[in-house]
This record gives sequence, C-alpha cells and structure tokens, in this order.
Amino acid sequence: MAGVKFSRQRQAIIDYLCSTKEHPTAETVYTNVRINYPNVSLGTVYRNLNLLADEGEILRLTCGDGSDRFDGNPKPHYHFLCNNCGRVIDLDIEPMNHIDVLAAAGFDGTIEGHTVLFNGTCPKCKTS
Amino acid sequence: MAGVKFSRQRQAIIDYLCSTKEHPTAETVYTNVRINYPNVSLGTVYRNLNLLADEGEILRLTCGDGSDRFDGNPKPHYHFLCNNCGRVIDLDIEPMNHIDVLAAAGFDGTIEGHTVLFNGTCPKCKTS
DNA sequence: AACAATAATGATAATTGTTACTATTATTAT
DNA sequence: ATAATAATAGTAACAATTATCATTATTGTT
Repeated sequence: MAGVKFSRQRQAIIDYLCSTKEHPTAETVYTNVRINYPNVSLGTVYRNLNLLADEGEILRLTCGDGSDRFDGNPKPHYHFLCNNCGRVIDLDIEPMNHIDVLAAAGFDGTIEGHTVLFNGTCPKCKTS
Repeated sequence: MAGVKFSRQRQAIIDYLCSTKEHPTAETVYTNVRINYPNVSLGTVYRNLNLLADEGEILRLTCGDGSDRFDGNPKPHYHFLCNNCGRVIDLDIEPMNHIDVLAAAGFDGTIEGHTVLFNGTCPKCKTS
C-alpha cells in the first residue's frame, strides 16, 4: 500500500468490522471504536471506511435505507435486507456468475459484475 | 387514490419521467419540469416523487452514487450502472425469479424479492 | 536515539441530498 | 358559488458525508 501508514484508529475500525456480522453504519462503527478510543473522530471513521473500501479490504453496502453499511468480509457475497426491522444479513450462497451472462444478452456494453440485495422477512421478525 | 388530488406539477413530473430513458435524479427532474413550470419548487418534486414511488407508479433506484434516481416504468426490471460515466441503462431481460429460490436455500427467513444492479462499461464508453 | 518527511488525526466547518413547516393557492365535490 | 381539503412555493431544518487545517503519529534514515 503505497503512501499508506499504519494507524491505531484504522486498525481498531478493521478489528471491529471483522468482529461483527451486523453490517454497521459509519455511525455505529464510530460508537463502537469509541469504546476503546474515546476521542476518535467521526471524520476519521469516514475517512478510513472510504480508504478501506477503495482498497478492497472491506465492502460498502448501499441498501437505500439512509446510510451506507460496511462489511469486514471483502469477498463478494450476497445480502438480505429485512423489510420489517431493517437488519442486513449475509446469505451463504454461491456466486451467481450466470446472471451476468443473462444480462449481457442483447446488451452492447460489457458486464463486469453485479450487486444483489434480497428482501423479505428475517428469521427473527418471522417468529415474533 | 383516496385523498389524492390532481396537480399540474405532479402530472408534469410523470410526463417527464415517461418521456425519458435516462433515470433522472430529483434534481434533474426539477430542472426539466422547470422548463414548462418555471416556479415549481424542488420540495414539490421530492414530495411527488416519493408519493408516486410509494403508490408504485414509478420506480426509485438507489445505485449508491449519491442521489436516488427514478424510472417512469414501474414494471420491475433490471438496470446497469456504467463504472465509467455513471449512466444507468435498462436491461431487456426476463425476471430472474429463480435466484430467490437459490437465496432461500439454508435461510430461515422469507425471501420476497430482490434488486439487482449490474455494472461494467456502457456501449458509449466502450467505443470512445 | 534524534531527525526529517509525510501520512493521519481530531475538531470543526462546509456541502449535499432530502424532508419539514407554513401561509397561500388549486382542485374537487356539493 | 361555496366549502373542504389537498397541493403548492418558498424557506428553514435536517442527516449523512466530505473538506479544511493545525497538530500528532508513523516510518525510513542517519
């Protein structure tokens, strides 16, 4: 990583993101990093989340519910958004490369990839 | 539509959305409606876009590129976002209902639907 | 270990996209 | 025409995010 120096704050952000499956927003990352670094700034959180997402170390999820969410697992995978509680959950399914082929049919551009967001009712909301 | 009255401004917004394939942002809708209604307000545009999207008369697209976009065609269909120019293009492919079945495997919640956004290089950016 | 180069920070201001408020105007049913 | 009420324009407020900048931390070099 040319021109990038280590920082305790960035490491704390990575550590927190890797410790949770909750797909937190920048605000939630901030709240949690502040437990160990009480005077970290929200700007630092945003700056590092952007840096890490640009580097491909984390994933940014735009679910259309106000703020972006982040995922410490950078490997492409699929997500589910609960229509009821807004929770975002990882889905354990294989990459659906074949849909890129479907999309490419009759399209003059080049398909490089896709993002999919499934929605419905999550397990917790189903049983309560 | 209970409790909803006609308005020239709302009709102009619908007319503009149905006249374009460009998936405009609220700001772009505003700019274009102002050609015929020079003192329409941006708040009116937002209010009506939200109303129409809630009623299912138009589609709201959240592509993660700053502002939401809108589509005068409310029938569910798929979109492509150009990594280079940011243009959003309709894809003419069939609904991929089968991916909901894939997603449901091993998931304890209920899958009700999905949104997919393909990305890559659009035809115009490819040839220039 | 001190030093120099420069990346990162905290604090805060600024920006952007969007929503809320309110007095006035437009639509619609009677 | 009238009355009821939805919609408007204009503006203020808001939330999420980015920019600015003086200070601090990291890192490679002597």
